[in-house]
Amino acid sequence: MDGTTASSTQLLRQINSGALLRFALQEQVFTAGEAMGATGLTRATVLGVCDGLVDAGWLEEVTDGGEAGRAPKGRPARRYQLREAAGVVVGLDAGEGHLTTIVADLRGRELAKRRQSIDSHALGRAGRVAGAQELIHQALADVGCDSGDVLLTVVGVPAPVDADGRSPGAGEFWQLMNSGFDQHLEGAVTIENDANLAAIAEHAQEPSANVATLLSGERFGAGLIVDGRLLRGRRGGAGEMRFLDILSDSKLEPEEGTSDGFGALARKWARTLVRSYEGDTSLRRIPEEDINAEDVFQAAREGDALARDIIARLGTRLARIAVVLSSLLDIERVVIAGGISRAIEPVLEHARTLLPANSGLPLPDLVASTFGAEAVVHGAIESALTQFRRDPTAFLPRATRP
Amino acid sequence: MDGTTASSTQLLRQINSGALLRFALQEQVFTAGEAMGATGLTRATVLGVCDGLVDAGWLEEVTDGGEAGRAPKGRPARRYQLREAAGVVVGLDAGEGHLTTIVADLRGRELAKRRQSIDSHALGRAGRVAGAQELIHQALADVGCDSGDVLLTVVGVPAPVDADGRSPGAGEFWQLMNSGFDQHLEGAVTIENDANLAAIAEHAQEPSANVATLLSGERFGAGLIVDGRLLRGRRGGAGEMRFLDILSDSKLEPEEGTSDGFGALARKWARTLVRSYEGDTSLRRIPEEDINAEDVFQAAREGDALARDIIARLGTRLARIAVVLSSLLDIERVVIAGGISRAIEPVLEHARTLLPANSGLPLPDLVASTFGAEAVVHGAIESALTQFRRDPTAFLPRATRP
DNA sequence: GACCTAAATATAAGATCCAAATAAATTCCG
DNA sequence: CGGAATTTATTTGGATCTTATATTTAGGTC
Repeated sequence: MDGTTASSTQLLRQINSGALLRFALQEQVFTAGEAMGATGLTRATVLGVCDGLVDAGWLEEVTDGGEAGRAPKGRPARRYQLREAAGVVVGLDAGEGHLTTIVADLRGRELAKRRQSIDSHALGRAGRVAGAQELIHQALADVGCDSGDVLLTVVGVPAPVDADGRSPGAGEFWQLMNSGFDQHLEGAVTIENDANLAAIAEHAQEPSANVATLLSGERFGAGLIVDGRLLRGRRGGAGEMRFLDILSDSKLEPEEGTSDGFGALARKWARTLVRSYEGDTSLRRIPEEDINAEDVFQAAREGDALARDIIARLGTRLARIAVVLSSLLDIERVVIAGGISRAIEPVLEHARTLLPANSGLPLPDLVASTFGAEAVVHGAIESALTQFRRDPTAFLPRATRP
Repeated sequence: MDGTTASSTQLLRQINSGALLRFALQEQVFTAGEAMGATGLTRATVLGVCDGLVDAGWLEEVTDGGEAGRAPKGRPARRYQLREAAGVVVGLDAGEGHLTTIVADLRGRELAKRRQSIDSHALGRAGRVAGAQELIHQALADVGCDSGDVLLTVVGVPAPVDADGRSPGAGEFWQLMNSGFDQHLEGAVTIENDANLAAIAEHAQEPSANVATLLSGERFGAGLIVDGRLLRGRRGGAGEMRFLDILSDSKLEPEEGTSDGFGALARKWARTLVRSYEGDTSLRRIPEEDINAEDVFQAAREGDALARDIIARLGTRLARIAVVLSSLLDIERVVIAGGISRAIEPVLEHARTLLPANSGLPLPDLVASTFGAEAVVHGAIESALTQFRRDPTAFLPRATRP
């Protein structure tokens, strides 16, 4: 009656239900015969399990005559499909300056997307949460859903996040970013570091057991996947890149700005160097305080020497990161993600020339993400789907009959 | 009849058997009532499963009257215990210059230990394997066992090892060290990197979800445990420390000797510096070619300035490693293992003074292993036990009746 | 020896799965 | 149109395993 404590005799049924549901997530519409092949169960058992899943609201039987491509002989098979109304998952990229949300069905198909700029420092924690609620509500409304349809929400924040979804107490910025979404969003809520979500997105798009994803626009964070698993660390600090400047300067004290991303670095370096640079540079035509990263990349494309020098510096920095990751963690692939990934290719090219070619140690591939600015939110969806697939029966579908 | 393909109906029994067996591994002798509490099953079920495990040879019923501390009322409970003769596990540290093996029972109690020096380069791969076979046979004979009693053997080698037990093809040294033990030892055989095994040993002794273990005598390797899991990397290369010299010299080409451990470094530096050093040093009393690491540590204890300087250099190196590991992987604890761990304390002390105290980032503890030179072989045993506990029913016990 | 207690057994019932037999639905073909 | 042929659904019986309940058993205590 209480359903929470699965007695040992029901365990088997639960295992089989989960397996069948996972199979259903991969198929559009399937027959008992196909499920038999996938699960190794008998036809009678499969049909029994399907019955249960239909009752529970996970599956629905397909009755319309669309039998395209069916075997022309014999009794027609009963066909099932995942019930669309069973629920949706929500991904949210809760960045410092914007919110992006995607609503997806349980197969991962994007149903709605909304994006909005915010001023986190003006809004505060509560304001960020309220903004997220509002944006998600809008996106749900776009597809005719409401909060009750959300099985699972995954939120990415630009702060280290431990396994319980909390950020280390030290930094006020981190507490602001990790705004307590889990208290105010519907369904099960998971908070995760944004770079980690970007890594999950890249990993899903091109599986590789050992890949690092550098989320590198304004701030710098890495999502590390080793042996196919995301690294977290006790306080969620895995993937911090502070060590770079610490080590290279041969001292152990961290210095200012070590968590700057490529975008921020390009801007800062340009503003500084444009003054001391002796040659001619098109960057001087821009007021110093208005120079931004895109200007630098643009100038480099046009052959500007100073801009190219900055690109080369970024490339050197990336090469050193790649060497450390490949050496210490046997990383095979380094992905640059975030909005800057669309322009990053020149940096990658320079970095590739710096990697030691014949040192015996395998070199990581350096590639740009194809997600652009949406890597985090896509990773959030992917993470939600992974959680759901791991144990579908832990969630309850939106009921068939009210 | 074939037993290999567990039909779905038998799955439940297998799950329960595994759970009960895991429980039995923790208890000396237990009653059905105790097992009921641990597994959540009914008495009848527990007794049924125990019956099966006795038949299979995993358990035996205890009949002697030793009822110390039993409840004085009611019908005496039947008592069971793990059958000692069910089998043993073997750990082997197959180092470059020595072999160490431990035979342990399924609870992890050490039954026999043997150690032997070898000349790997003279013996070759086949010779190493033969030596290991011989040594293990001796250790088994010490406790009245033979090869057939071995359920599982774990071998640690000083080379990167991938998930399939193979080392990258490049290095001839690695191929020599990873000598093909899995082909010639009894029972299931797992090959693992030695530093990884040392990490497993440290992790078992003092559980901490994020700990790095530096196996640092002659060669330098790290076993990394993050989020409670050992990192491997595709080619088993996780934990390589080459990046250190690469980064600090602000160039990307690796240089000679970067894989030297603290012992080797102390020796090399001492032999080099004793010539150029201007002050007085007791190390000059030793012929230059005979200076070894112990001499340096000894001289430092006696206050020798040059030796202390070398200790300080080692400490600096360690501090830099610690900062990188703590920053990049959120490592909480760094353990120095291997024979050198007994003398390493002064290096740790110096390293601790170098760690930035107020940088906001949590500092890792620096500690010396208490296993001395036996960390690897203890880790091998621990790894074997972990594998066994994960799925005991995957192994077959030594039969009750022949 | 009567009585108490906790555990072991015995018994019945429920859940689950499988294998085989049976029934149904559809196409093919004469 | 009606009967194979075919494929699937359903039913049935049996086996395994777990649970729940009742009964027996083995010790102790008074």
